[in-house]
Amino acid sequence: MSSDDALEDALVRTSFRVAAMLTRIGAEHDLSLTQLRLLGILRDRRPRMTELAAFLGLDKSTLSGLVERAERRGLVARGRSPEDRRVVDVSITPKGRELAERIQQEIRAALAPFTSRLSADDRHLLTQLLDTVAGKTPAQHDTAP
Amino acid sequence: MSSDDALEDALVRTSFRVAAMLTRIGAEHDLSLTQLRLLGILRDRRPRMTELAAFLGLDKSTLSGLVERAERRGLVARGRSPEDRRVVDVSITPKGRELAERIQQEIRAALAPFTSRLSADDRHLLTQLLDTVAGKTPAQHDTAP
DNA sequence: CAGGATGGTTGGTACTACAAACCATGTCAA
DNA sequence: TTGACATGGTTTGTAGTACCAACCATCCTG
Repeated sequence: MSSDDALEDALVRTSFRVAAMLTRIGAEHDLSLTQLRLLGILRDRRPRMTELAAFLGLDKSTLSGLVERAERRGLVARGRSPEDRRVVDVSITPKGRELAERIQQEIRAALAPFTSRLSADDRHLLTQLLDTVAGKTPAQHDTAP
Repeated sequence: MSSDDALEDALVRTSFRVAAMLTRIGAEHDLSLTQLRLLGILRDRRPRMTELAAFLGLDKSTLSGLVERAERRGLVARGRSPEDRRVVDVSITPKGRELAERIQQEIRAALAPFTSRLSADDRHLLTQLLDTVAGKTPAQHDTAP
């Protein structure tokens, strides 16, 4: 009720829109949304399977298959830790990194037509607001009255 | 590159976040994200299978199964048009509508902790900005097309 | 060392999604 | 009017996603 829900609805609509875009771009490279995220995460991390599952919010058993398929395509590599021989850490290969970077560019390019509807100031503002909502910005040094 | 990409990245991050939330809430009612959307669409429409497929961006063959499972749970109903007997139109049942509305409330409630990090003014502003990006609002200060 | 905890994989099930093949119905043109 | 084509959905087959429960292997503690 009330216009308070408008923001929630706008967030949901936006999310579906962006997700559809990501799904399409992923599909053009034979990647599911999850595999897209997998590569994105591995771009600046080298986690073990369990950490990866936590990042993605998936069961560890799901990860086995996910990583297995990505590995088969030469996008990621599995390595066993010498310290703890139970641990499997996952890293991105050069080929995987290249693909991830290309896709990131495509995503930005695909979103640009939409974001460019805003002025530079508004783009900056929107970024800040989204970061605040996400809790990225601790508290937003806002113009609080 | 540069900080211009920050907005694209923020949109993507936000989308994943919201999608994760929707997936969780759906799972609590044994609904996939797609089924959630299905119910959402049917809340104010009564489309035929092909239209539904277009709305969801899915192949029509996917819809058969999707609707079939939802129908088996009593959430939607299929009806054949008397004019064109090839056409199958899909409608939401009272039970389905009730569930859809409950879930919508849950979604709003789940997002509230995040959106409430903003002031009322900022919430309003963010809504406007998102609507503009989505092309819902023609331009910041709308007028004739 | 025994027992338990931790890290991953395997096996089983259900769902999602697509493409191709397939009926049934509708439409149009000769 | 009828044959050819178009349209609307379903079926079938395959691959991937995702979960749970059961399972090995390795580590850690008492």
